[in-house]
Amino acid sequence: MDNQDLRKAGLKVTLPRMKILEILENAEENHHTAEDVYKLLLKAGEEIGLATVYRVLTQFEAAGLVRRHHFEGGQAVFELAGDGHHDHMVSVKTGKVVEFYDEIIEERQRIIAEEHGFKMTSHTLILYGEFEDE
Amino acid sequence: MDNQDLRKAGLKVTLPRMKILEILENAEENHHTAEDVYKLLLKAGEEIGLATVYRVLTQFEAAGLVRRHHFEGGQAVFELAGDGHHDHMVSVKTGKVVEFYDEIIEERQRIIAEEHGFKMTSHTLILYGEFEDE
DNA sequence: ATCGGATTGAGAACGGTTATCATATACTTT
DNA sequence: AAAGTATATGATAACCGTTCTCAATCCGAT
Repeated sequence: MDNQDLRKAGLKVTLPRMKILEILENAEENHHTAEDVYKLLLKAGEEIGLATVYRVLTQFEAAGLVRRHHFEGGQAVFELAGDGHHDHMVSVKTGKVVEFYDEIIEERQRIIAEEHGFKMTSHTLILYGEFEDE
Repeated sequence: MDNQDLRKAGLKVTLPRMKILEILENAEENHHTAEDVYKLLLKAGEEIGLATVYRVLTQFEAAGLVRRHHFEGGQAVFELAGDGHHDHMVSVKTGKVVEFYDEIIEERQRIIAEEHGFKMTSHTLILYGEFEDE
């Protein structure tokens, strides 16, 4: 993920955009709120405004570099868009997020949509609960 | 669904609470935003404040009478809690909502959760797209 | 290096929801 | 049936996450 990806997306290569990409790539966690990213930038010594963080994340999403999810709790979370869709398991206790993918579920969704004359364009499956080791 | 249900839930039987229950039971659609409910109340000649609508819906949710869902679009939607869980198919074009239930998906979710040492307490599956006849 | 359009930062504005608080209402006790 | 007491209500302010506004700044083609 580098400057070329930004250019391909029709985005100028600016310092905020590069730094935000960097944060997303190097962070311990995969899922971040906009505020998280903002704070990580501050911690890294970058004075980038929260509005810019929101703007850039939205642009990245439009460019397919990032995905946005709405877990419970009000704040949207963002993750780098690797290739391929996946679903999420979220701890209501710690906020920990684990990704998973199940072809059987995906298949059933397609069948159910079809049965209802529904052209599915996206879907979101989130399991809430807690991990046994936390 | 009557006054006894309210009393059982530890809620006084008040006019706003009765009217809101009535609206939810008799409306054409199953899924309503708080604002929807508020407007339906006005249309029915009831002068009930929006704050009260939010409060009552939240109390109903806590009492298990109502379920709250977060579809895309920012506003929460509420539905009477019939017995049994179900998932949703939402038209991104018209907002139309169709409910479905698939035991295979439910089963897979349980298995996946278990494989990850995850105690699942709830889950939400939403398909977005559009119905072919709209 | 210069120019012009895109981007940024600060803060105001926004939309949905919740909190505040004085008044009104249900239920209990007489 | 009336009074007492705690709870519920309504209007509006506050809140929180996010988006908008706009002057100042930056990117990159020339």
